[in-house]
Amino acid sequence: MHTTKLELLRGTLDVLILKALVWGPLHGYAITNFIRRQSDDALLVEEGTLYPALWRLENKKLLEAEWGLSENNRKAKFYQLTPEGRRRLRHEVKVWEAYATAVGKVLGVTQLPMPEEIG
Amino acid sequence: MHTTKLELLRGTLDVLILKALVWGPLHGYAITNFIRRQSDDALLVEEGTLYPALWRLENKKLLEAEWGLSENNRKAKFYQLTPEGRRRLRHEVKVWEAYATAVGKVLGVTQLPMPEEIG
DNA sequence: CGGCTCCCCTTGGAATGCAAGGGAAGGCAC
DNA sequence: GTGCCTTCCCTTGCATTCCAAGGGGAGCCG
Repeated sequence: MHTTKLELLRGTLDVLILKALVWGPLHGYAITNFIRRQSDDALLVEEGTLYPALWRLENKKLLEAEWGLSENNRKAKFYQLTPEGRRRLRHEVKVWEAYATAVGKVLGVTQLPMPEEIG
Repeated sequence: MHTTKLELLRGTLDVLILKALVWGPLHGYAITNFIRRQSDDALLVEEGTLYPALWRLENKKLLEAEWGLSENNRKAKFYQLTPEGRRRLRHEVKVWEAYATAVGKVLGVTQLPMPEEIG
């Protein structure tokens, strides 16, 4: 099953970014890679989309950023969740599930939560 | 399980409208009701959202409209799928499934297609 | 008649994704 | 060194599309 690239639906990027950071701080480039790999190359976050979104999330106090050095010895800005960001992530995941369920009902598709989530 | 109203994610309305018309022509008001009922009140399409969307879809030749009389004896504009609209519906349903799957992979949620779709 | 429901529409503003640009700096091949 | 690829950050302008908030007409019922 190979993957055509999909346009992002407006309103879903934030939760993807927040999720990318649930395991620890990442820099922007790594966030993109996380989302791409985790979705089996279906979702590609453009840089012109990512950085404004990161700024928005930082501005809303859902993320905090600090400069550091990447694994490749480059200057990079590392983002991490604030406690508020972590709460928001949990909330937004539920909203996504509800939305996907609702659309699924209309379209005739169902989705089930995973048996158990780690972490 | 009670239902909070959800904001529409931009980009998902068209497929919902197309799906509403798969069984036959409906007027705008009935399309809203279909989506609301079918989603168990989770999705409410505002009129200021619906009518421009209908116009867009008609303009793209995915829908055709004609005036008639509603079941309540009111003047109403009935929309129906064109053959192209029907093709597009099938395509957009697949895109939605792919998108929901991809987001699900990132967020840690899976969704399964229904055992068999009627029609 | 008054009020409710049904049914259509428009305008303005807000949000957010994409395309297309620019730039700096590390590492490697030559 | 030079050149090139990759990694990493950012901005601007545009297009799309949703919502809020309005307006209006017409059938039906008390």
